[in-house]
Amino acid sequence: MNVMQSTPPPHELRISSPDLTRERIVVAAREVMGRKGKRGATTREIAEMAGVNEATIFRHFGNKEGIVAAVAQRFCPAVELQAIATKLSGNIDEDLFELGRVLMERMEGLQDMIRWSMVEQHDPLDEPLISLGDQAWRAPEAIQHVLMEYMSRRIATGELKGDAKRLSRVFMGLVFSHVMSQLKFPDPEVYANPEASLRFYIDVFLNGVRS
Amino acid sequence: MNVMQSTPPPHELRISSPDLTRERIVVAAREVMGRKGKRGATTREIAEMAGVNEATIFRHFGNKEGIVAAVAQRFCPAVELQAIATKLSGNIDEDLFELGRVLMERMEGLQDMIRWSMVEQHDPLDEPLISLGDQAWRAPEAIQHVLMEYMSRRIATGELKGDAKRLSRVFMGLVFSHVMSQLKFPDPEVYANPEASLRFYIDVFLNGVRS
DNA sequence: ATTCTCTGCAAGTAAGTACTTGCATGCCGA
DNA sequence: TCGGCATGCAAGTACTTACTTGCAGAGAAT
Repeated sequence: MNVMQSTPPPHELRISSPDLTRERIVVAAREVMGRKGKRGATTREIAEMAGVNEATIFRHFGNKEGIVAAVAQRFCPAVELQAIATKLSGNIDEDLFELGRVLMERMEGLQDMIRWSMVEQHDPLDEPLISLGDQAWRAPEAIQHVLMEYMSRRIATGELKGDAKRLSRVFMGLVFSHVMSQLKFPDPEVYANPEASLRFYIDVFLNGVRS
Repeated sequence: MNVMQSTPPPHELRISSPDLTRERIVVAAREVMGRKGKRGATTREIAEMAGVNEATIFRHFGNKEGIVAAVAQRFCPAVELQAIATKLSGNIDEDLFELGRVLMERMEGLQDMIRWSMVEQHDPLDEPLISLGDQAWRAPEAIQHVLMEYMSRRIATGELKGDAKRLSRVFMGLVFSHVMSQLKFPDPEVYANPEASLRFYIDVFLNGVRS
């Protein structure tokens, strides 16, 4: 990591640097592993996509597991829970829309990693310290926690009924199935306007479909 | 396929027969591919699990794709739509429970194949005639179609409101996320009594959570 | 100018995996 | 009793893939 060196780089717009190479590799790895999965992604394809020699990958990360760990750390940022909380207006429909929008955005961005997390299985021998699947769920889980607390408050005020945990699970399930169905059932009527779909889910969630 | 021979087998309880070994292979392949996926499943592991020599697999199915096709055909039976239709009582809550129960059962049984269908990608070259992922969704899609027609009728009578297609999608999404969350979030409170959970989903779906 | 670091390149190793083949054996039907 | 069929077994082929290594060149820092 030359980043920590005391001497600054000569010009900021260096054509190439170890850190830049490393970054290109991680980005390429994320792309390839999103499509082929941790196992299906080959170091060769990652190298090609990064425009880098295969040996360079191993010089940077040691082995394949090293790339996986780097990808997991690089692409699973924590959510700024503060930013969400400040946007809440008090109107349930609008608050759920805001929370749902953030949740949906995150899930869309982490779509591929979440998909792979549902089939991922690490053999009991070399348990990875950082599981891609676990990392992918960090942000959605954090948001669900906020959701649960929100539901809990609204139940206390008598605006909602039921169990906060189950309610937040159902709400997250609606967003989850929306995002996950996109590949297999790409209905344009649903996915052309995701915010409208979200409003629809919220309407069903709050009011039901009985007339 | 000795099944079609004119002469009947001498005793029904044969210790071994070509058809039986074939069956054992397909069953083992389904098991292994459910865990490791189409690519991750090795012919060696399938052979071991089937208690059969690896060469026998290729004598039966030619190549790996042959096993995949056999698994896809063997484990994706069509739904008896008649059986469902006759059970409908007219009470929406009960009908949705019946439909939801069948949907949930099927999805549980096809869980692993559905999971893999969400990351499955066939390279454009050797497109398989029978895709495991497509086959896995046959039954759920059929049930969703029944659901949609049911919703459509109830909308016509004024009991439900909204668009039948979207409604059935949301309902299927509830069951879908329930089944898919089981591995990553095995909350015993939710999964110890799946029928109770289903009733909860139906309550939210029909009446909403606003008090 | 020299040294040090990063990288490309080419070759190679070891392991896994799909698939083949030839032979021996055992079981069933005729 | 005999002949065919299904299978086990062992060996082997061809390909992929993670990972290594030695060398050479290009910059950058000193």
